[in-house]
Amino acid sequence: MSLREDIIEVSKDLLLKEGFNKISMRRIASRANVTATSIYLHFKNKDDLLLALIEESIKNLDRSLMDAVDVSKDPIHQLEALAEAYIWYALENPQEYEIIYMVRPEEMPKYPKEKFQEVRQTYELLAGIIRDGKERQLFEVDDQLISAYTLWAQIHGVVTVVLNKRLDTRIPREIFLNQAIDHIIQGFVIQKTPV
Amino acid sequence: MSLREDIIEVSKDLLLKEGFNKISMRRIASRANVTATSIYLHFKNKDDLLLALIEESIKNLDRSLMDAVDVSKDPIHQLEALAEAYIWYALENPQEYEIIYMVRPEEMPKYPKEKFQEVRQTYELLAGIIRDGKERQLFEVDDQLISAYTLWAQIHGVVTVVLNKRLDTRIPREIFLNQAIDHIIQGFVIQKTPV
DNA sequence: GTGTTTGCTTAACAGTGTTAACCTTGTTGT
DNA sequence: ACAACAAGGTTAACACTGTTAAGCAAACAC
Repeated sequence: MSLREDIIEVSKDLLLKEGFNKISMRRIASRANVTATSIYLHFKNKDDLLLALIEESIKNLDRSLMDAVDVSKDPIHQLEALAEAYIWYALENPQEYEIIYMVRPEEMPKYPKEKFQEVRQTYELLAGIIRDGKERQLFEVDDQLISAYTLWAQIHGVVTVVLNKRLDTRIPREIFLNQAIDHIIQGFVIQKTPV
Repeated sequence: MSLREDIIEVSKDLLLKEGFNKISMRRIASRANVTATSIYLHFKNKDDLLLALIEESIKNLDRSLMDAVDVSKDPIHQLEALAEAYIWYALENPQEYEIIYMVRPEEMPKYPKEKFQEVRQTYELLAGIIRDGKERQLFEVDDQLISAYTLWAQIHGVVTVVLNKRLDTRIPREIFLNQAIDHIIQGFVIQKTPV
């Protein structure tokens, strides 16, 4: 195994077991049995290393989402399954999820766009489901790509609130999540029977 | 002015003008014409200082929201006004907004609950609007407090995506935000005329 | 006037990301 | 075969970081 892969592996392990603020160049290096400066032979700087970790996390998340979709079902249930899979992944792998959003915005524009190609694939999948639902007159949406981003942003918000422990202690987590998913999907659905 | 207030003022200024990662104890101290250790006479540690900043930001955000609500209007427009005010505040004061969510989750439980009382006030306002809309048969919601949190979480998600520059470059910011607000509120509204 | 508290200081510790300079190896060009 | 070079690592150092311990001077208490 190359040192580069070794470093990534060690970093992931460190992130998982010790948390984000324990990831230092020297700590990573020592676990990989090299010195900190060696990392700079394989990564431009710490952000660059973190971006590699982010890439891995995004890949895993994407895999989870892809697996969750059952194309034989109707778009509404597909959306529900996606939303649940997303939330499930985030809550089961908090560190891996959080690191995706940990890199400060100022650093983001430097991140090469090609790397996001895979992410876009998932968006296209999501946009596809939405377009399908639109054609079947189940969803009322304008632009399906924008809707895909809107949907994801809302789910991300819900996840963040739970992960960051900002939820009111009076509200049980599961009830909140279920109701949130309901609301989010409801925002797209054409209601057939007005109450 | 007391040194404590001075420190907070300097920190806010530093955060605003130089950004989050430039806030160091020594830098703050030097701008307040004291040494770094003096800060520890007024704050337990750096997190404690940041929490004071968060408090201030939350207060400002709350004020903006309170001012945005026109109780004479119907609940739907009140929600729209709130959502717009929230997003507006976040985009106009990115650093002040981001710092609210910057403190790592592990540190959150230590934060005294009384401090969140003011925040809860805003939630109660939001919950009140939702209850009002429910009574007028405009909204279809279960528990209004949960709905309030759901609503806020969704908006927060939308804001985060924009602030963190995670939005697809093909999508114009304003269109995204407007459509997101529409969707979010639509999730609560009972649609009278099925298309 | 001695004792104590208040508000600050200096010095130091242990850690951070990052760079420059160096030292082995193995590979390549002639 | 020998010089030149590149790969992949090292040590030492710089300029920071948050935080603690010890000390010092002025103000106040009795």
